[in-house]
Amino acid sequence: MARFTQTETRRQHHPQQPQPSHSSLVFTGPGAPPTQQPLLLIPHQHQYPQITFPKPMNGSEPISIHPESGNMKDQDAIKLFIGQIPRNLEEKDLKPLFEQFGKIHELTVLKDRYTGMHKGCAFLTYCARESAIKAQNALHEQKTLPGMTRPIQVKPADSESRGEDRKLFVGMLNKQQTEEDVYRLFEPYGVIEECTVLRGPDGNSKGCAFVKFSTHTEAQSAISALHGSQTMPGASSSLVVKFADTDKERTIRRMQQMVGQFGIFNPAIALPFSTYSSYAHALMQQQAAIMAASHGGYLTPSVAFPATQIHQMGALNINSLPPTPMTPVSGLSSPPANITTSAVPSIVTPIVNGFTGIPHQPNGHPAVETVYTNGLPPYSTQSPTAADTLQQAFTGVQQYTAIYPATTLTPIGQTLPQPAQVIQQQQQREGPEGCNLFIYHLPQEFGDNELMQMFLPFGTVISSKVFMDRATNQSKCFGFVSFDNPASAQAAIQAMNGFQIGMKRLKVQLKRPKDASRPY
DNA sequence: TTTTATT
Repeated sequence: MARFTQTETRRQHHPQQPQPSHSSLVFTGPGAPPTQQPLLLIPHQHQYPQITFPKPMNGSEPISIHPESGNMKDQDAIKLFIGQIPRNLEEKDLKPLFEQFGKIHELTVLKDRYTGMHKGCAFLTYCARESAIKAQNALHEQKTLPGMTRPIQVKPADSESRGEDRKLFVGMLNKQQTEEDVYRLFEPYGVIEECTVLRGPDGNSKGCAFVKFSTHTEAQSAISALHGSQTMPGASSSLVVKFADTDKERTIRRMQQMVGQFGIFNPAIALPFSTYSSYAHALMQQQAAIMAASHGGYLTPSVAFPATQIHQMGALNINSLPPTPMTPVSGLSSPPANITTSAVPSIVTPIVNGFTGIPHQPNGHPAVETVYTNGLPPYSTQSPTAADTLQQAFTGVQQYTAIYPATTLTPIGQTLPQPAQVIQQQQQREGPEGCNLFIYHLPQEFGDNELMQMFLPFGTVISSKVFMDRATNQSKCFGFVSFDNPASAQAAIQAMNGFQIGMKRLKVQLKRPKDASRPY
């Protein structure tokens, strides 16, 4: 059994900053960390639990030979995840740091697949399993690389463990409770590999923690025994013990938070289209509902949709988007256009493109079309879901808002130069019966393109048309959208009919067939 | 009351 002591340390490397105090568990055991201190590293006083490496289930792992070194790795080699890497360090810079623990089989810095942006983390596989263990013991949470505020992470990559859910979120803790307190609470139910109390920048507990057990079963037994079992002094309700959010759930949670803030921090989106954020919110809720359905109802009932609607929302799958081969744009030399085309898939585009004046592609197509080809992760082995798309979209929006602060965004009404005539010339095409929608109560500002973007998330839009008053050249606030299949049209009706924009609610219904409207 | 990232 692990032994631990409580320590208090203060960070040394930002003398001018507020000095957060930090408490952490110190585990001691047979695998005591070596005391090497490479030059590159800032000594760090944290000590965290040593993690037990899972042994491979069998010896069937393929032997791989690295092209550069030509050296073999152990069959039981461990792929390590390296975190908290400064973004200016590349493989060659990191190599010396890790080489001291053994021969490296492969080292890969992770980059964003659209922008090439350094993600601040890497994968590392040593030829020898033992090297990985040594590196983790020596480095994990032990040192902080220059410019980083948190210590380096060196631990088995997620891919190394059988992906079982064994990490718990613990909520409604008392803010005074430390890692040790939490550890003591959960210890009876199994082997704890990680125990972290979440803290704000000032080092104060957020009243919640993560606890990772070595198996799913242990984690489940802790839930059964502890969830709701007691109320911590000062906490507003009883202890919460549940499996931690998956990445996708986290992404959706963050998007919802961000959308909630959009109207506040982004004047371009705040007025008069603040409802666009609720549009985005509606889309996210659909995603949440789809996920709730596919994950056995993990999310709160408040975002759940009736089963029939969930079925129809399946049309949100990116597979239903039209294939439009275009050359991907890469690099950051002209960020708004590039980020739009390369990193912001269709679902979020209504927010970004509709309100920030991002230029359309010079070919007259809205920039969003590029997404159809780029939105598919090349490594994906299964059909990407709309949630995947959302995740990508969110990344894009984050990057966009990071690079272009809200104050620099083009306000609504000020349009950037764009080949408007070319866009207008989209020919009006009807889809098959049951695929054509009539939309009424559109915002005055909506043109064909905005209309199309609003309905793209539901499928392939083969045409969109807002009717204009010939005399004034103003929108008549109604239009038509045609999909290539009835399911998309139905999904759009379900999601968008009655959708509130400003003081109005959209009316979305099937267009009456021509012969029905003009009987004779 | 859900972290700092996982090809």
